[in-house]
Amino acid sequence: MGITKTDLFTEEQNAIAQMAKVLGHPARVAILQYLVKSNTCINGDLVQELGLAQATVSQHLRELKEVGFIQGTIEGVSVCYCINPEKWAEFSQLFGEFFENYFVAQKSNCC
Amino acid sequence: MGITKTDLFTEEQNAIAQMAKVLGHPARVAILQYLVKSNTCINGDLVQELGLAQATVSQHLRELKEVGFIQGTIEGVSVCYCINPEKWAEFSQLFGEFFENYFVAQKSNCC
DNA sequence: TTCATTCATCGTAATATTGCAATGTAATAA
DNA sequence: TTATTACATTGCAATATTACGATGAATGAA
Repeated sequence: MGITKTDLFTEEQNAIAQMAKVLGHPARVAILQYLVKSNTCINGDLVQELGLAQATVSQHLRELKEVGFIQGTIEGVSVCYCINPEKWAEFSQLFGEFFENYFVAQKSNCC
Repeated sequence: MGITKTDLFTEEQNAIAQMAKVLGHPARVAILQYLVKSNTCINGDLVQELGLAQATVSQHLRELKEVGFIQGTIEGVSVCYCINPEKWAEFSQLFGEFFENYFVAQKSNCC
């Protein structure tokens, strides 16, 4: 079928999956790392940096924006992108807790 | 096209993306959370727990196993799955650093 | 106004993912 | 041996993703 059965899972599980899915492409990871380093950038910078077509970069930026990782503001003829601090903190915590739960609960090791 | 151009990105970026991609489905998140809670489980447990067909669960388990999140050992007629502690720690750190880099580098806020 | 720049969106081709029924395989039970 | 149980694998249909050329919209410059 190709369609994910989100109704079978908790909101948290779907939220984690949605975020992870967006991180699940190296171009989007690269965009975020570039933004962390440079604070802001415009689409054109990333086209140079990544070596992907402008339309492709624009599409990745949209996905990052849709889940909230980044925000963009129109600045004259270009669009200035940067990381959304609140969302970044929220995602960081969500992932952090997800991984941490294992270390907290860790019991006898495996089968 | 439909094929990711991994050669454009660093090994770290591809590694993060690969891990994130596997976490990018709520069923796989649910499986990991279930394993964190119960320490071990077999395929049949998850079919009950998730409400997906046996073949589908098996496929998700394979993906989790391929990147190293979990390991499975044959135990008589069934297969016992559990979290791979080393990989879990590795992934936890990789994600942790990815998010932490922002808090360390944080400058003037955005555009 | 006209042109150039910057970016988003549309349309499309290639490929990947999701989900399941059907079937295959291996181990144990009868 | 035959049957059963527990999974994996195969094959397929539906859908999603990736990438890009072409085009559209908005801004600023000439």
